[in-house]
Amino acid sequence: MNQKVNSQEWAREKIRSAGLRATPARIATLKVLHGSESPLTHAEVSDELQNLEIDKATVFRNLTDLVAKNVIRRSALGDNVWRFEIIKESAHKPDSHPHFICVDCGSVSCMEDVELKRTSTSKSPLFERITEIVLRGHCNECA
Amino acid sequence: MNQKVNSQEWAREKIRSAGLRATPARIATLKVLHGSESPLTHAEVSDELQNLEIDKATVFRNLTDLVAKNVIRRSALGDNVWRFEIIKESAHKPDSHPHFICVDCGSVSCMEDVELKRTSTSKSPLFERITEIVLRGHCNECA
DNA sequence: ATTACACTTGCAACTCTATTGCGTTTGAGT
DNA sequence: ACTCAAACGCAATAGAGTTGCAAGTGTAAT
Repeated sequence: MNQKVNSQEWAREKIRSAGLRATPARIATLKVLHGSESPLTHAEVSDELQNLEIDKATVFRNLTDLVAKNVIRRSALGDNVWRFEIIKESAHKPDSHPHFICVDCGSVSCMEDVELKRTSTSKSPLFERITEIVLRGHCNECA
Repeated sequence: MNQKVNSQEWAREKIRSAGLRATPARIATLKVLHGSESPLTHAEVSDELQNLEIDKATVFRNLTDLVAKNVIRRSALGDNVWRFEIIKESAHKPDSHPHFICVDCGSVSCMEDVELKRTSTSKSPLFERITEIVLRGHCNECA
C-alpha cells in the first residue's frame, strides 16, 4: 500500500516536472512502464490499463508526449511494433543500452552489460552518431 | 540490351535453382532487388513493378518465398517496415553485415566494412546467436 | 507439341499498428 | 469557484502485412 502510494506520487511528480498534466491515464501509463524490466509495446501497456477503460488513442498520445519530454524512450526493435521504456537517468552516465529481441518468441532484453565497439579500419563518420543499437537473434529459451 | 538479357537469365536461374517457378513476377522482383545497393521495402519493390500490374499480395508472397529459399534476406531496420535484399554468397565468407538507418530521412546503408565485438565482461550466451545487427542514428546528410 | 497438375496469381476481405479530426471533459493556476 | 488550454473519448482513416479462394500458368512427363 505504501509502495502503491509512492509509485503513484513518483509518477505524478515525473509527469508534472516534465511540464505535462498529471492525468489518471498518464500516471497509470507511467506506473505500468515503471513496473516492467523490459520495453513494452503500446498493446501491452493498453492491456494493463484495460480495467481503467482508457482509449487506445489516448495511450498512444500519452506515450508520444512522454517521449517528446524525454521521460520515456521509444525503441524500434525490428518486429514492426514500437516499444516504450522509462529513461533511467543517472548523474554521470546517460541511460543508453542495446536491446536484444528474439526472432522466435519476440522476447525483449535490455543489454545493460554489453558494449559494442567498432573494429573496422574504415573511418566512416556514421558510427559517431549512432543513437540506438538493436541485436536480433535466438534467445536461450528458443535455443 | 545484352545486360538486360543477362539480368533476366541470371534471375531466372537463381529462382529455378532455388526450386521455385520462374514466373514473370518473380523474375521482375529479383531484378529490382539486384539493381539496388540497399535493401528495399515491399512498397518500393511494388512501385518499381507497377507497370507490370503485379498485385501487392503476389509481391509479398514472392518476397516471402525467396526469403524462405535463402535467395534474399528480410531485415527489420526499426521503422516498422520490412526490407529485402539479395544475399550475395561468396565461397568462404557468409554475407552478413550490420545495417544503418537514418532516423531522420530513413535512408539505409549496408555497413560491409564495419564489425562489432563485445567488450563486456559478462558471459551472456546471447551474443553467440545474434543473427542481425541494426544501428540507428543520424546520417551524414541529416547531420 | 500436348497434357496434367501442382504451383502461382489476382482479387477482395481482413487484421493489426498507428494516426488524426473533432466535440467534450478536466487539470491546475488564478 | 472560475477559466481555458490541455487532454480525452470516439470514430474514422491510413498503411503494412496476411489470408481464402477461384482462375490462371509454368514445368515435367507424355
